[in-house]
Amino acid sequence: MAIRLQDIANDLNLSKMTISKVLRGQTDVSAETKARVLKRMKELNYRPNISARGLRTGQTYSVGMVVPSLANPAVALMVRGINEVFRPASYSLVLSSIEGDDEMEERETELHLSRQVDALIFCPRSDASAVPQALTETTVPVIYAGTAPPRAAGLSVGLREAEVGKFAAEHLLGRRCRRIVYLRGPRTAVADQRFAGFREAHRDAGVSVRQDWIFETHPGASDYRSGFEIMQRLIASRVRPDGIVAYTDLLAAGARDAVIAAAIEVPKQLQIIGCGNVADLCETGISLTSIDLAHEEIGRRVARMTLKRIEEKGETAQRSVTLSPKIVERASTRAN
Amino acid sequence: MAIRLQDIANDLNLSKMTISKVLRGQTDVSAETKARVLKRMKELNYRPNISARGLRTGQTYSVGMVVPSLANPAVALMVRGINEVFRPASYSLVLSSIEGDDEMEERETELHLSRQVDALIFCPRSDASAVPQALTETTVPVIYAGTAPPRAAGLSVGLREAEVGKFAAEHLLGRRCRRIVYLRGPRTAVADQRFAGFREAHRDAGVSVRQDWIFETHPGASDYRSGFEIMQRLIASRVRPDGIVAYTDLLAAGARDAVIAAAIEVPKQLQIIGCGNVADLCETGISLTSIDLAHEEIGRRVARMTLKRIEEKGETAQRSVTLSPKIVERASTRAN
DNA sequence: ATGAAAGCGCTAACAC
DNA sequence: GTGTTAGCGCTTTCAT
Repeated sequence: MAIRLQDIANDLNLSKMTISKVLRGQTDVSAETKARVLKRMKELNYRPNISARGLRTGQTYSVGMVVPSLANPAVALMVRGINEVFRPASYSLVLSSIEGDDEMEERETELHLSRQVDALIFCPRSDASAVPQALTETTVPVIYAGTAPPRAAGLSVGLREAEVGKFAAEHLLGRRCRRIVYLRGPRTAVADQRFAGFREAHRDAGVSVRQDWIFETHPGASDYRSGFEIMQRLIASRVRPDGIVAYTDLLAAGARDAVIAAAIEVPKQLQIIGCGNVADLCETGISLTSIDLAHEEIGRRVARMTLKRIEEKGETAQRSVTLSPKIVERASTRAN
Repeated sequence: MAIRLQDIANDLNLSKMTISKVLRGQTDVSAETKARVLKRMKELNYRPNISARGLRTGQTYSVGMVVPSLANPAVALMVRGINEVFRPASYSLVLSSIEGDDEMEERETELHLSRQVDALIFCPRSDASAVPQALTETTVPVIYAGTAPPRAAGLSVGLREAEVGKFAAEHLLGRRCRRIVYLRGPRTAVADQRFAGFREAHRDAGVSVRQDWIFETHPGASDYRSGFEIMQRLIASRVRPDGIVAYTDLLAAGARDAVIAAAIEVPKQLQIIGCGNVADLCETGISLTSIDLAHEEIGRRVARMTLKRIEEKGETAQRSVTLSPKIVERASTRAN
């Protein structure tokens, strides 16, 4: 078995209490003793048993996180932001990826609670309608990341989704676009909010939105192909938009390639703005202006909120937060 | 605080031993008692404390994993494969993402050991030269995933890297390419092995490799731009290759776009094969034939190996495994 | 079929 | 500055 406090105590003819104190950096130990203990710990390659400590103190210094899919770059960024804050605080993140399996959401949540996590970060799918029941019954702090839960029961850090559509439209309207196609993505709450922002920007600018230039995409289907085909059809029917706002970068890329294939110049005759700011994708071809969804910053905020929440224990004075998206300009829209 | 075994025992006027037996599915409990206990557990929303159990049994049913970066789609796939196997076995994966910080490798590894993981899965960076010291000193089983460690000290599941270059070259050579450009990527051990496979295929086919058609890429630089610029320069100098093998899909995409911009037809006049099989990317434009690096399968194998290794405890009869990559045909190479 | 006692490795609260 | 005692929630072992 592994080395224990007791082993070191025996070696040094001390009580394990003294060793424990050194381990935790208490000050009421003589410098000399401390040095001896530290030295022996190194030699023996001692590693404290966190389960045992957790059992005793009621804290595990681990936080659970449930995400829809690790393959999602947005999630990867959020996780990076969280770790950035947790690491210096010596907290670890225990990740569960749901991979689209609804039922697993419930199971994994319970598993985390069994593991005595100090808090739980929950990242709802964008089409989620309910949260696992276990979340509503636990006394462990729960923080929602990305999207606020339908029934905003707890703390959350989210994005001002409406601004995504708004900023995108404003960007194009400010660059003289007047005939903007909107590839609005799926029928989800998030997409609806972004669309509302898109309309708002038009209203503010006194430009009307054409209902027949709003295109939904279908789950399952490839976004690139969808974007390509929608624009191909549109151009074939002699319609000449001067701007495209897309729900994803992949949609934007597909749309861009169809537009270019029709010998329409980007950004001169038509400007395009995507969403998500996926680096690899945005930098292909005529690089895509896109909207950064602030995932990493959301992660950092979530982490800070989580740590505070753990410290407080009881009621919290904290409030949910929403962040603004940011436009990242590239070649598919004009300099100004 | 949370509900404990003792609380249920008190409620039901039983000893906590009986409750524990029910919890673990022991058979020496009367059906009636069992039903009562189960019912009460549900009502109270009881969740066993895994730390306490782990302390007693020495098993935590959690496995640590250290990866270079979660943003890497290859890693995400491996994790998915691992979870697929772990889930039904009730094991959880505790992930640490290093994000390029060398020193963190050591710290996170130690942290995992402190957490009493039952095993540790280590996924070395492709340019790694050494593994954390903690790994060499521990008695916890360590399994390497993706690339075998430089000093193959333990069990690993890897890819036959040479076959990546070999299959790619064979694919093009079998489709009548005779003048193949190789975008070989960085100067790493993995890239070297793939290149060796590329040469081997040429040797077998009796076709010579042109030294001045081998291009390195530089870390930091965008692969898309690199691929684009290399091919642009090559074509400008009147060179006319009939095939391209690229170290990444992004390189392949850049090369493809440069080739097309020069009015060379893909795949008619020039065929391209990428590597990584990143779905989003391969399906843009003239879709890219690519090499699937079997990450998900590697994950599954790693997971099975890990579980077996945990079971055995002592010496193992298991051996390291390498898997073959697989070509995924798309539009950038000819049907045959 | 049920239960009592002991202890996993650690730390809080106290002596000394 | 150092040590003693007790106990976190669970399971192992052995009685009953």
